[in-house]
Amino acid sequence: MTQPPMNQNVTLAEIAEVAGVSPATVSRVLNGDERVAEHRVESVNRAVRELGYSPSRAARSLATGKTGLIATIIDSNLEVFTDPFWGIVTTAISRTLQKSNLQALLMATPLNKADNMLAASLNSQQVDGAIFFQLHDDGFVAELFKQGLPCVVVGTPKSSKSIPYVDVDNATGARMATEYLITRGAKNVATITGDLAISAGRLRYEGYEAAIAALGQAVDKNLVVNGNFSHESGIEAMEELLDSGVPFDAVFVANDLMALGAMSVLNERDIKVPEQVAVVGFDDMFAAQLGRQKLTTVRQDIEGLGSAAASMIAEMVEGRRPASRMLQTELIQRDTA
Amino acid sequence: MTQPPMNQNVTLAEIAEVAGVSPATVSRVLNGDERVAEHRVESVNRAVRELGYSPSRAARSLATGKTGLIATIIDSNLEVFTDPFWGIVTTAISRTLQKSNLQALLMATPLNKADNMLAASLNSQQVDGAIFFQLHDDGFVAELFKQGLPCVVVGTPKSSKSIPYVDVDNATGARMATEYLITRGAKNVATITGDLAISAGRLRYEGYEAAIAALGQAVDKNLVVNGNFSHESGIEAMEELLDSGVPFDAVFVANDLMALGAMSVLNERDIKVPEQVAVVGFDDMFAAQLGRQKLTTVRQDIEGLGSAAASMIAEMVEGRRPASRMLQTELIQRDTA
DNA sequence: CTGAAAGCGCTAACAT
DNA sequence: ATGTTAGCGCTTTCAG
Repeated sequence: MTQPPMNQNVTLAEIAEVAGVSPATVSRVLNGDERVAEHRVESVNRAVRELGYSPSRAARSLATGKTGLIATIIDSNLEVFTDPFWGIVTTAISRTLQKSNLQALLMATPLNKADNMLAASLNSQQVDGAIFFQLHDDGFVAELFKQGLPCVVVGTPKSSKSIPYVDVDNATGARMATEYLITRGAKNVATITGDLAISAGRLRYEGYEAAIAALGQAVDKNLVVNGNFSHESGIEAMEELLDSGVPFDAVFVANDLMALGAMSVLNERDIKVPEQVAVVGFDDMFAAQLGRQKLTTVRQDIEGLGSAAASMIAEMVEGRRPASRMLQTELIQRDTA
Repeated sequence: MTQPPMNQNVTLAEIAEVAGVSPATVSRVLNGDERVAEHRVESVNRAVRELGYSPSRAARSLATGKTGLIATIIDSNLEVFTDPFWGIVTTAISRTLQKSNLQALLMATPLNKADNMLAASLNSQQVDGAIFFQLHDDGFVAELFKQGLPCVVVGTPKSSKSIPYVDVDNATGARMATEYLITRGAKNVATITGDLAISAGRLRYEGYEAAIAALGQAVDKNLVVNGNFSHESGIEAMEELLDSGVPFDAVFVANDLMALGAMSVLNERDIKVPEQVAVVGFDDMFAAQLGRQKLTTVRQDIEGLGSAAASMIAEMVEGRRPASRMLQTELIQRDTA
């Protein structure tokens, strides 16, 4: 069971010599060219194995013009860091990319249109494509995309929807959650929204709205209070809701973090969950499962987000133009509704 | 404020022509060679700007033998995914690497010695160095390191301490936590350990032990119960501790996840925290700040872990051999102790 | 089906 | 201080 030598400096030419064929033939075998005589294929493969050869990425890139590298860009202004989201997505990207013989190049950098450093790195000499995380401003991406660089954005782009993107279906998830609350018997479903300036926030609110509309009702504005996705804002929103005196027996909260905050005030005021107020969150973040009462919530397929982005970019590298994708969400029933 | 054209195909040769100098001179200017006449430096720079030139990584690699790429390898068997840890570290790595003109190549893959795929990618043709996350088995890394590949491990390696590594100072952190509990007045400090087969688990226990020893006492084995870092095991351990009947007025728990579990049983049994039992955790994970009672805990500098790893590998790429580093921890006083 | 030869864009001696 | 000249290791016409 000895490892192959993994020699640092075996070249294709040496393989050719050992196998008794020309470099061109070795190259053909390596790239799976069909029309090479069986016995030569074998002797080349044997030489490759014995010498522990692995092709030089640089030389190949120089010859083909392809790098095999996909930039995975995270705008480091984002506060994703408190969330395992980013780790899961990038890991999934890396794993999926491997299937297409591509590798993920990680770039954490503040992203703005004027950033020439990044623009230079993204020059097609350097990478075959780029995956962006949901951005404040997608003008920069739009520009690169227009210049012909394969791009995919994870999340829903603000403006330029022409760039292929993947996102979870926020609207449908929110609607399902709200409808679940209703079928469970809730008469007055309140909602704590996220930041409505962010697409996830807006779409989740729209889903709530759609569920109410399906009942033939209009949304009672007293039942909706705005948060900003932070734990703190969940606390404040619930206090506001409670203090306003509007009766409600359920609440759809736009993310788990706020839901957890809301729950803590419900607990403090001795309001029974879910008996008096049922609550469902969104995200299925890890902490949702931690408390004494586990949160009922809408799970998003975070890993799916990464692998979708990766396979889309792989398609683009091959010249195809994949459609944007929406990933389904799933309602996870636990203790709070 | 127009952007430079960012032409995909400007070559060094074209720059040379436009600037009226030889390719070698352009190369010198690009690489900051001192002995080039001032006016030529200027004209080269102007041409670079005007044509929107950026050098081809592939060609440069081929010529120099350096790739400018650092593999960042995560053993995907790890369950880091529930934790923002990984995202923070990799982000920090990427950012720090940039300062040395290196880039992070992300590789999420099950890691085992027999994995030739990975070995091939890690061949020095492909990357200039590699950063590994705490591993189950570091034999594989040891092998690569011996073959001359610059390697750094994040975490404390099991066996081969000769490989440079960065870790938080688990022992000192645990000791500080325990001593804090003691100075706060605790007479009987219990501990819930992590998985002792993992260095973090072992070292945190040793820190606890050291604090007790400093008191001139021996550890009372009835006060130590083993967990495995999971939330569930924290619950079980606390139940075991309580049911055993040993008196204790404080507990140092080896990570926040278990601490949260332990707290939930304390709450259930109406034991007042911190009055009857004070608790301190370790990690300062996000959820530590969420509950009704925020957890007192030992914070580790996760970002520091990443940037240390990155700067160490950068040093190694330049031929130096940096010493392993231990990062200090910080006690965060909150509600539970 | 296979080989020879010409680059891909850059750097690094070696001259000058 | 600057230009000339070979390559780096691979792919890819083009012949045969």
